[in-house]
Order: sequence, then structure tokens, then C-alpha cells
Amino acid sequence: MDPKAKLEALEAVCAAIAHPARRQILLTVHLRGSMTAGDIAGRFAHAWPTTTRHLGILVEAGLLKQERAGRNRIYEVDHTRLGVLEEWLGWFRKPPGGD
Amino acid sequence: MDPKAKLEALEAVCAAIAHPARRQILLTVHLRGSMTAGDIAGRFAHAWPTTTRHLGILVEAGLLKQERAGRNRIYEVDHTRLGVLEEWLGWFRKPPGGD
DNA sequence: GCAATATTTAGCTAAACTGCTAAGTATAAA
DNA sequence: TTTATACTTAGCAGTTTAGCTAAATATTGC
Repeated sequence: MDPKAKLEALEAVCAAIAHPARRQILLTVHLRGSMTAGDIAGRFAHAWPTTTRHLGILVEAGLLKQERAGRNRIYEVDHTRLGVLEEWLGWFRKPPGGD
Repeated sequence: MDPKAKLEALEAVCAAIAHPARRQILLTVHLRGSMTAGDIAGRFAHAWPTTTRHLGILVEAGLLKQERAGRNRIYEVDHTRLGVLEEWLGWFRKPPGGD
């Protein structure tokens, strides 16, 4: 992953997890393995279209994968993008003193 | 740290790092060990008051500590709060299958 | 005390975000 | 081929965010 793409990925991931509902969605989907849009919408306080938009933002950030199954849409966590955030956090484990 | 406080801390941290300028400030201050407000403001494209506000948000989130030194104000990274985010990310390393 | 330096606070505007309801699309069932 | 189900898209209103300039508040040095 080239540096520019990585920076864009980090930007999208950080923006995506900035909203509590999206963090909760992400964690819930992870813990259940996979969920349909309806399952997710049903579990949260927001109206369905609001959840749809949150899902869209998570997909756009690469944190969720989606898949059609008949009239259902199944969502799953894509763990690879979380690595970008892990990596960013890693900088703070290194001691200070660089440029 | 009780769960409610931890959740609030996570919220503040995630909101704080959602902005690219704030991520850059945080990393720059970490790498240099400590910086004055002027040093920080001088290194970034924004007007000084804009940077002051970003600094305020980072301090409020507990990610930066500040200290007066004459008419300068010195900022330093407070690493403990990053642990809250690390911990949240840790949930995704555990295999799915909980409730 | 008076001027200069370092930084913040106040207040404004434009843009982005988030929630909603209503309407649309696609698949399945009858 | 109609009707129901699952979900998305469109569009609007309220709130928050982020940038700016101008003015205020230390603190230091003369």
C-alpha cells in the first residue's frame, strides 16, 4: 500500500470511527461474525435510513464488507483496514527523538 | 477507570483524532518530545487561533498535557489516553462469537 | 509603568454531519 | 402480475465543526 493510499485510508478510518453509533455497529458486527442490514438497523435506536448511511460510511472506509443474499444485504467486518489505525498508533510506542 | 468514564474517554479520543491536523499535531509533538504552542502553530498551515483550538480539543481529550513556562505554553503527549483506543482495537483481535 | 512577545478568546461564516420522513428499487412469495 | 419484504436514495432541518480576523490577556524586558 503506497503512502498516499495509506494516508487516505487512515483518514477514512478515523472519520468513520469518530461516531459512537458506527463504533458500536462495527463491534457488534464483529462479535456476531456477520449481520444483515435489518439485524443491524433493528438493534440500534436510529431510523433505518440513518443506519444505512452509517453502514455506507463504514463500507466506504473499508471497515465493512457487504454482500447481497436475496433481498438481504449481509455485512461483515474487514479487519485489514483496522491495521492502518494500529500502525498509526504504533508510532506512539516508539520513543521520541526522530525529526 | 470505570466503564462510563472509559466510554467517554474513548468518545473524546476518537473525536479528537478524527481531524488530520490534530493527528499530525499529536504525532509531531510526540516525535519532538515537547513543543511550545508557537512551534506547533508555526509548523502548520492554519492560522494560530485555529491551531489553538485544535490544541484545546487534544488537551480536552486527554491526549496532550500543557504547562506554562513564562509566556510560552509547552505541550506534551499524554500516552495513557491512547491506551483507551488500543483497548478498543483489542476487541477486534478477539475471535467473533460473543453475544 | 510601557512596549513587545506569546498565546488565547470572541465572534463570524461556510461547510459538513446527523437525524428524520417520504419515496424509490430490487427480490421473493403468492 | 400483484403484493409484501428488505433495503436504499432523496431531500430537508438542526447542530456541530473548522476556518478566518480582530480583540483581549498574560508575561517579559526596558
